[in-house]
Amino acid sequence: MSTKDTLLDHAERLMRHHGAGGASFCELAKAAGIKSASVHYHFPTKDDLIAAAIARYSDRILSELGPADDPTDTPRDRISRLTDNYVARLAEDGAGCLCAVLSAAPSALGPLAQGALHQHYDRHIAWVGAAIARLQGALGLAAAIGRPDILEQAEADILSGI
Amino acid sequence: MSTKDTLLDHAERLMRHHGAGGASFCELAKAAGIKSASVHYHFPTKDDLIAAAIARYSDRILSELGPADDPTDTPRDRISRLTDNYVARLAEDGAGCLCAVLSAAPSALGPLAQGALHQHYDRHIAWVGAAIARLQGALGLAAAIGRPDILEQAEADILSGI
DNA sequence: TGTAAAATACCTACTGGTAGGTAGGTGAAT
DNA sequence: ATTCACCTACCTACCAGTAGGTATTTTACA
Repeated sequence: MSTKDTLLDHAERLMRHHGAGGASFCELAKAAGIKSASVHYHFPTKDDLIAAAIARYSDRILSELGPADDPTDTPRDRISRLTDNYVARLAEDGAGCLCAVLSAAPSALGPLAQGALHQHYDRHIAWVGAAIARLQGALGLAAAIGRPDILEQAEADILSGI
Repeated sequence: MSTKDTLLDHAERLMRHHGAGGASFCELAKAAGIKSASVHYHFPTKDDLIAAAIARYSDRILSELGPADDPTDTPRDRISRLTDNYVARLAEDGAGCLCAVLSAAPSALGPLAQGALHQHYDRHIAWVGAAIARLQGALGLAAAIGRPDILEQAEADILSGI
């Protein structure tokens, strides 16, 4: 795996747990085994770094969710995949969705990161429509208070309404 | 109004817009017209400050929502009050709920702030039960992408299910 | 009631740490 | 010869927090 991807991996994990400020160039460098100045070779500014992390995350999530217009699955299937995705992440390391964390205080981000975030939500909303609003929130709450069961309850609520 | 309350007002506003890191002692002092060292007189550490902001916010919200067991209102009334509260704040200055912002990355907070946050959610959940999960999330999303209409749609969805 | 102690609410000046970012250099691969 | 991927060394800015001082107000007591 390339150094760039390693850096993004660590940035994503750190940011999901500690917010945008958690992924400092220094911390990132330590985690990747290089010097902090070298991180700037791959990502000139912090805005570049965060925007790249968001873009990669967004692409991966959308890819994991599969095509939104596959006629062989139902809306129910799609929302199940979305929820399973969140639940798995939350159960794995106790932190929520990268974009949910970063969007808590969008104005703390640079223009590139804000753009990447906006683009992600545009794509995501197109994917599952209004249901995302509820799931996204359930995730935030469940992560905050350490209760994944709330998230699963939200899924059940939503599925029962479809 | 006391200096302490002024400081909390500014801390709350700054944190709602820029996250926990947005309310620096320096920025707070400037806003309140005192020196940064004097802020430490009112709040010894940052953890104290954030915890106090959360506690005051939580008390105010709960107070604005009124008693949860008032027999003269319906669950529908209560949830309307909750949503109106959020919508008003979002429409006013484009930022969401303080606790929603801070709970995006709870591990970035100190022990006092985490405790205050947990306590707030315990109280809040007791108030409206599972519905909070959906509303809380709708707020975060709506704030992130600047679409208050999503929040109002979520309210309509929830009300139609009661 | 006068006075002394003490608490209140600030101040100046400072520290150590960490942050993002830059300048310029090095060795290896293309 | 140039590009790549890193390095050392450094800079400025900002951050939370501390030490110790000062003027004002409040309280306690003789």
